[in-house]
Amino acid sequence: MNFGSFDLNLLRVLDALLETRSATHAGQRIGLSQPAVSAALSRLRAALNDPLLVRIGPRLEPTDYALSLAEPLRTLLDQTETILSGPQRFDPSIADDRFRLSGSDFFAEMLMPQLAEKIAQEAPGVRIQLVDLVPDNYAGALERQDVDLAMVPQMDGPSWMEWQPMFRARFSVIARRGHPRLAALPTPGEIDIDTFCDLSHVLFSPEGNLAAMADAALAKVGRKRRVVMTLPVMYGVCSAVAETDYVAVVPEQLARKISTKLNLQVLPPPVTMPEPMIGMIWHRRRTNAAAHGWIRGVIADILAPLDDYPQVDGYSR
DNA sequence: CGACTCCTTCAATGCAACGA
DNA sequence: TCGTTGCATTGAAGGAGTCG
Repeated sequence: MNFGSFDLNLLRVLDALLETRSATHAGQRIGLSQPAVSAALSRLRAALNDPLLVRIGPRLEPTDYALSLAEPLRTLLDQTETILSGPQRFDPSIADDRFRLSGSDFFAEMLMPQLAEKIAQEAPGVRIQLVDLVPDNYAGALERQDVDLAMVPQMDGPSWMEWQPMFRARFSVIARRGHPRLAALPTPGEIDIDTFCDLSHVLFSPEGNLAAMADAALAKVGRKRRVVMTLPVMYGVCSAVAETDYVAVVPEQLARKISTKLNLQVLPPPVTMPEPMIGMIWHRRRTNAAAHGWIRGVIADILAPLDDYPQVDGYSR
């Protein structure tokens, strides 16, 4: 392979082909016609001395060699895009960007009201969308550019994924005020593990799982609880608890914010719970984009105080 | 089996870069 | 300026696989 005469434009074609597995869709993606993509693939095959993509049924399937190129090629193109983007300026007062954020409805309560105020004051042309996604899809959604960033617990991800920690999530038990079982407890404002395990629980779970971190924490001390209902939204969990004798384990910051409105009591959990770090993830290709940096900064500023919530004292009955 | 989709290949043509 | 080269386009034909 003669690098000196190799057309680097072909790398864009190969990247698009590896992404779409289709000459037609690759062409649409990079602004070429399907025959042009096909011709480019022919030149790639000749230059690299490998079939690269072979037709199997209705699709083009990459060879092992082509697959081995996919990740470094994407990295190379991302870096090139960053270099060519250069230093940019972002003026929120005249910006008309749209930012798509992914996260649970925790952020609808804890972020969006303040974010809306900030946007209205400083960036009136900017639009924000909070979309919910199941956790398995975060990386895919970022890679496909379906969303600009996601707010999630710390997680492993592909090498292109950037991570910025924001706050530790602490957990509390919530129950309605006047809950008969809790009112009968000897120490007001505290729930013992026997009562905790004996009550019926509502669980936040977008995927419909019947177990979560609290169940793992209980299992460590040889106990288990009974989850009788799961809901895909945290506010729904809180509402269900407010109108029943169910209890739930939810992020303390959320519990405190809505406890007065929903007439809930907030109690420390009777078992040691993990405190996962919550942060932002995004695709590396956006790291140096001025607009993206701006929205990351705004979000981080709004959510930073969540790390300062009192840990043990101050629970309300 | 026919309709359909998608890829490959070819022909004709246009355009831009390059060198004489 | 003009011819050459390379790559793009459109349009068409044909092969291969899927689906009803």
